[in-house]
Amino acid sequence: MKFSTRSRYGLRAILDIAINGKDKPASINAIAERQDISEKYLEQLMPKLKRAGFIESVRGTYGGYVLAKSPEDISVGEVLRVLEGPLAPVRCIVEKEDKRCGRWNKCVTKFIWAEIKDKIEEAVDSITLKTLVEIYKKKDAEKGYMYYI
Amino acid sequence: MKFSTRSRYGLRAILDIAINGKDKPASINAIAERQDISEKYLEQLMPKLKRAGFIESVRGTYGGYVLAKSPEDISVGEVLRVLEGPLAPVRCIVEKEDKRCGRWNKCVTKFIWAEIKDKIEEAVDSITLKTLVEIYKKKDAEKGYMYYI
DNA sequence: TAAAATCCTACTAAAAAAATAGGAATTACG
DNA sequence: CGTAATTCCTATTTTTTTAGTAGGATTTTA
Repeated sequence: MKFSTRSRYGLRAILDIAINGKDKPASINAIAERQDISEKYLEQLMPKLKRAGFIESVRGTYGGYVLAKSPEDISVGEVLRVLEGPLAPVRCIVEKEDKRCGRWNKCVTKFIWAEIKDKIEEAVDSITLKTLVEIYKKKDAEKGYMYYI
Repeated sequence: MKFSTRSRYGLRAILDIAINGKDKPASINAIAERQDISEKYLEQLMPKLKRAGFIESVRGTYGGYVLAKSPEDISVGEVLRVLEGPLAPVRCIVEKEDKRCGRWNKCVTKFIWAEIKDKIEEAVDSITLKTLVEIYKKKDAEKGYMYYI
């Protein structure tokens, strides 16, 4: 019941872009260095975020990534779903009828799984990148040192 | 971000014991058959539930497992924690200070992880085996067929 | 034309999860 | 007493998933 590094890295990467990619695009190289993530691994996450419409890429020298929407229009939930798949604690509650297991109709535990899913979504869908950037800036000012992500 | 089969099987097993282990102990063999779980795999989960004080074992012929507490005193959350470990979506938020990563002090994403953890716990700690058994019985009566778990 | 970047996709390594295996100890019952 | 049914213990293997690495093609700026 853990998020993979894929999700953790990906979320930090897009937050990094939200913060550092405003004037000029943020390159994989720069993000990887700031976030201490393997460059090549990060490189594989970016297309997911791009295809989902969160970021745009700029190729060539001085290229990199910028947000494709404003931070308040990107929720943490959306990002995590793209990186991790549906935020359900078990597969069956998000699968189509024909792929459910034979005990579905008679299953009691499914009610718990569904409730957990709802709660998780409550948490992640109510917070956007904007909120996180604001926390970042506030802490930054308070403490007088660069805040990472 | 999925529960392992360990957790799913284990929860179903203890529910099975709550329902079927009232008159006589429920044996691994019988639970495995009802729940369609590998007997040998299940065998490895039971000691965890036993050590945690949820069930008691009866050895020998006609042996098996019975609940060690009443169902209303066993929450789903407790059971899942025993089987799965802390219900945190990332490790760092439940680790001791000295095991945290170097960016802890400056981390923004930790606030989300903590919130997700709280929400998950809200869901699982508020429901006990008693509730699930009641759902089971209600459905059972309604529909006129044995309900599994 | 050279350097810095994204893009694409295949491969490998490591870790975790799931399942299997086999025998020791305990107990009820004929 | 002996046998069958059971828990108990722990090691091994298999499978799946995750994480990381590699290398070259394409694009763009200066």
